[in-house]
Amino acid sequence: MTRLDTPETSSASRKATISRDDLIAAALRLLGPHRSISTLSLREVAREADIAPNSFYRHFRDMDALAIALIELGGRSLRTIIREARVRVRTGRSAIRTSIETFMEQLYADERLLHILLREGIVGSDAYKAAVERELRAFEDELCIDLVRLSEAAGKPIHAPALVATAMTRLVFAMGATALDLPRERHGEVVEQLVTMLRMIMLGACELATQDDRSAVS
Amino acid sequence: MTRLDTPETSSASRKATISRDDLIAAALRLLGPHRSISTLSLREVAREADIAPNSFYRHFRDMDALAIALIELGGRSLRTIIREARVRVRTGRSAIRTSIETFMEQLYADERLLHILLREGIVGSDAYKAAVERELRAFEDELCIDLVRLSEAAGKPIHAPALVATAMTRLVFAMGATALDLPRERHGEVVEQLVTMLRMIMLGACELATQDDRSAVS
DNA sequence: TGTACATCAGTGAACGCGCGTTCACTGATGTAC
DNA sequence: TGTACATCAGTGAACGCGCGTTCACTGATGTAC
Repeated sequence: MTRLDTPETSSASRKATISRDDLIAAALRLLGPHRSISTLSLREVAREADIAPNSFYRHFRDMDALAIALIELGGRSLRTIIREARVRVRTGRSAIRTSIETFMEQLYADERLLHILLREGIVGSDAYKAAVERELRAFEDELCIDLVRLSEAAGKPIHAPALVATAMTRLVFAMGATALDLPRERHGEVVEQLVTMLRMIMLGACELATQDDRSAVS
Repeated sequence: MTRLDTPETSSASRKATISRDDLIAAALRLLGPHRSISTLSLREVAREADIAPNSFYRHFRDMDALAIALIELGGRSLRTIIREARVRVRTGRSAIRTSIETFMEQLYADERLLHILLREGIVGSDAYKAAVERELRAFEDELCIDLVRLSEAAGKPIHAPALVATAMTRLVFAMGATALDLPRERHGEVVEQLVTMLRMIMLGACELATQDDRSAVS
């Protein structure tokens, strides 16, 4: 991801060759909190990566190909969250709070990969949207599995766990998107708000499950 | 909003003069489900409105001015929802289901004004985002008032109603955004999902309130 | 080890395009007298 | 009613710019003999 970390074999007379990853890194540097991929120009990325515009084509067929690569990186970042959260939960802390904290950390991590999912899922082309939707669904599936496991462990059944997973994911993403525009010292507030929100959803889902039970028995 | 509905006084020898509203209508026609305002070009809007590019400046200082006007229209559309929902709820139907149905109707209404809020809140410039955030907060405030009124009427206290209003609003918007890409016959599913999600939040909020009570008493 | 050669990531120049913005203009409309 | 005039929404032409894409090229690297 960083440039110049390979010694370029030996002779430095010629310009160091550039890799796909260098182009991706350049694009990430340009994608601030407000810009969507579709507003990046090929020439701009090439300029940032310090190559001639036409050299871009040596690595990607066009900007769309770069965009898909970026979105997939975003998905990988998402999967990191749930893995991290699983590890941390095993230490005995609250699952909800831990997951949200991990999410916010990733959201503000240097690479800003989650921003990409946030934006392109709403504003991207059909292909981008589909790619983002794929990543989100994969995340929701994992989360759903954890929810079921958790509720079984606690002995409390849960109503429509897949729906709960979707609601939680989408809500966290939506709140995360607005949190991005807040100063850093207010992240704590957002975390607290999200924790409460997800607790409500969780409680409500359990409550609905007991109502299911009652009507099934009667 | 429609063109040519004013008879243009009398002589038709000269091209009919065009109004701010005509430009807004032209922009709305161009803003399909995928395009954000910032990808509209001034020349494109002018072309759609059938005027010379430079004539645009007679009506708006620049494209940003047009964008702000569009976002405000979106806000007006939002306020319509809550007003409509209030009227319908008075007829005795479920508040949650009614509100969501109204929202979805507005989402798919011809002018597509809600799309604009959905997109520009995430991908717009700082000014656009701030404008959207303003409209959303206004909506949440109204919703919060309704929630409190409702819970008092039912005799069930509710925990952190402002937070509940925010969670509901953001979740509905997020789910609405993805629903936009679904075929029309699947709207029903999304409505059902949203109804269940909001019921969970509502139930959870009541449950938290009783927990508050208990700890306050003890 | 030395030589000939294929490969391929890099390059500079050029193309046609749509863009935002400016300029000086035109001519219908409404108003003052 | 008729005339002179100010207003102002419209216009065509032109500008310089950054864009994506193409072309024929260069020259370092690795390979075959």
